[in-house]
Amino acid sequence: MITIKDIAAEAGVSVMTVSNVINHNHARVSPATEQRIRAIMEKHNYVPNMAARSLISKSSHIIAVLLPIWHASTASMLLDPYTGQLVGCLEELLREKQYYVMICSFERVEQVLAIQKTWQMDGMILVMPHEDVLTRDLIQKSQAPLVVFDRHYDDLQMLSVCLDDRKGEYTATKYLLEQGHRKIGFAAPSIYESSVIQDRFQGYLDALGEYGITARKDWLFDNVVHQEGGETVAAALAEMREKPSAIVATADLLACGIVKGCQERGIRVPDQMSVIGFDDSMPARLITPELTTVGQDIREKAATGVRLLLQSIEDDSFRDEHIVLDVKLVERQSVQKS
Amino acid sequence: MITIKDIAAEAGVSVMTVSNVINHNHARVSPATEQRIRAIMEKHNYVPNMAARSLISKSSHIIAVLLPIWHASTASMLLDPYTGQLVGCLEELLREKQYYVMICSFERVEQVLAIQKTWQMDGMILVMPHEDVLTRDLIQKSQAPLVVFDRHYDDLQMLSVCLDDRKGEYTATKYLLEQGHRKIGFAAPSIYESSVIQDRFQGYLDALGEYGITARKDWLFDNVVHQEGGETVAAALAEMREKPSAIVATADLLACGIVKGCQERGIRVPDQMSVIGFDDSMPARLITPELTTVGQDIREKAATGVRLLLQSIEDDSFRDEHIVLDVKLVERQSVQKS
DNA sequence: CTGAAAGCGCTTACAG
DNA sequence: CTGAAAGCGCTTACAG
Repeated sequence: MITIKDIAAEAGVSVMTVSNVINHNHARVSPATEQRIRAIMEKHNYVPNMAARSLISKSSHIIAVLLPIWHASTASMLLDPYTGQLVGCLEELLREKQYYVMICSFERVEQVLAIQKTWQMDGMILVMPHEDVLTRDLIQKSQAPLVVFDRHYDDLQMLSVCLDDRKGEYTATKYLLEQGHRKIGFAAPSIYESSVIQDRFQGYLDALGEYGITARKDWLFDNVVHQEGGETVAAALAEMREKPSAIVATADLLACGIVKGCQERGIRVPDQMSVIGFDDSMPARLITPELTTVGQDIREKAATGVRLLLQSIEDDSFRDEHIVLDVKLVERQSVQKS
Repeated sequence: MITIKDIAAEAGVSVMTVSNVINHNHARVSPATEQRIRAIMEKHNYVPNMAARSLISKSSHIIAVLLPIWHASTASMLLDPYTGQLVGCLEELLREKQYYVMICSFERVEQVLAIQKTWQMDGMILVMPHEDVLTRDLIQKSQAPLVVFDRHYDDLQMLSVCLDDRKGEYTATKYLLEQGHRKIGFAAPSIYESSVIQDRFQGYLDALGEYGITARKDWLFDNVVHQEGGETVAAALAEMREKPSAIVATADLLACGIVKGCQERGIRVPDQMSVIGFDDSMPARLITPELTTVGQDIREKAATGVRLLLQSIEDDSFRDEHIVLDVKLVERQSVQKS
């Protein structure tokens, strides 16, 4: 392997001068020598050894994208189209800024701390955070700048990028109300454990409240995830004597499961059952009828997260910022006037 | 930061002894001292500095997952559910083996060579390879073990994990023939550029040949990708005076686009048009009717790739192996007896 | 079983 | 504008 020493020898300068060229210390080397050295580096396809650089600088230019492992073995990316897209955007944006991205699935906080330390990572990004205790613990113990997506704790100093979940679900529910629906159910994974879901639930209640409607317990579907969860909801709906005319679901895949499950049981969507999703991810456009859903701009979300992270890496005092991104209703065909 | 030196000092041994504990050189250190040193390391949450280690060992334990950037700016992961799932599995399997995974989207071969060298990566995995010239170039120039998914060149020494594409599409087409279909079309992105697609096309022709049928040019849909491509196909079908009764599509998303496009134009699936996909990815189960498709086992595929890569890292002479994984038809509801 | 020393490829003060 | 030297945290022969 060719080193800075070889380049220096060939150029007839000291290694320090080569180092200054690599690090763009233009003030410390004459344009002529810089030219000469660059030419030699290109000729040999020289690239600096990152291990050596980070050993000294105590910074590796590596950013970790942290993926919590939910329950069983499957990495979260497997299940959620949203995650894949977000991670893809993050990688693109970070690479542009000369950072390297490692993806790290993990189960325990200690694993994250160890990996951050062992690589002297410059920063970390937590995607799809789960379980409160674990996430709070990670935020408090992290030794490097950390950006958290889709979760915020007011009592903690942290960097977060969230959606206006309450407004989003308020808008969705209000839209149903405006279409004449009065019997509106709600489907979500763990209503009472995740703050994101709680916010969305609150938005749902807000809208109902405006119309003087109280949520009905038997139209609240808790602990339902993914397409299978949606099909469970549909099965339950099919059994009900008095059904809601519409369901607000907190994720597209969940909503799609409800749509499919209803169709299989002879409940027509949207004629007999309207459904609204959340995210505007690929499944929303795949299903028939196409899903009316609350849309988020994933690219903007990724860019915001990267901006916070880089600013925090540059400025030690920048450790507390909470960005809330707007969402907007995407009208398609899964809602009917009632 | 706490170093090997601090641990050695506290344990009253040399740094070398600590190093031997870290590297599990049990022969070189007495059980008693090992115990004592481990306890001290745990007390301080000591983790070795990977930069220092890889500087000496010339190996970082980093594996690159290479994602070619297709055409425009969007990372491929964004578009394809298959990619996200494969990458998720790879990360899981590699982490179990104590490797770190960096994801690297790239446009030019030089970028890959530079990043491999700069990090002294132990190996690389190429997912979703595109354009022949670029992929061949990368295979020939790579300085580290490289596993390629879904592409093989007989004249090159390379490690690859592919599917039995020809048999897969043969099986799909034969299934249609057995259901009584005789007018069978074929839809794919670039039939004549990708070897994978060529193999699938050949399998399609094989099955037709068995029944003495010649493929009809106007039922071959080339250059169609993703859901939009499928909708284009459906639009073309709607215009045809003599339509095929079934379409073999080389990807689920493409097949789903055809199904949706047909439905929107009043062509009923499967009554009037049968459709078969490829991959058995999430979209296959999302659409109504659920897609009959050629299924692959992504987890097995990932595990095979990881096995080849690790073996190649261990053994310098292991640089040429071509694994072909079996595929099987997954019967659902998008095909009708004709 | 344990240690002292050299060195991996680079950067950082410190001099000139 | 340029250089000689020390050192980042670790491992690897080489001795004992």
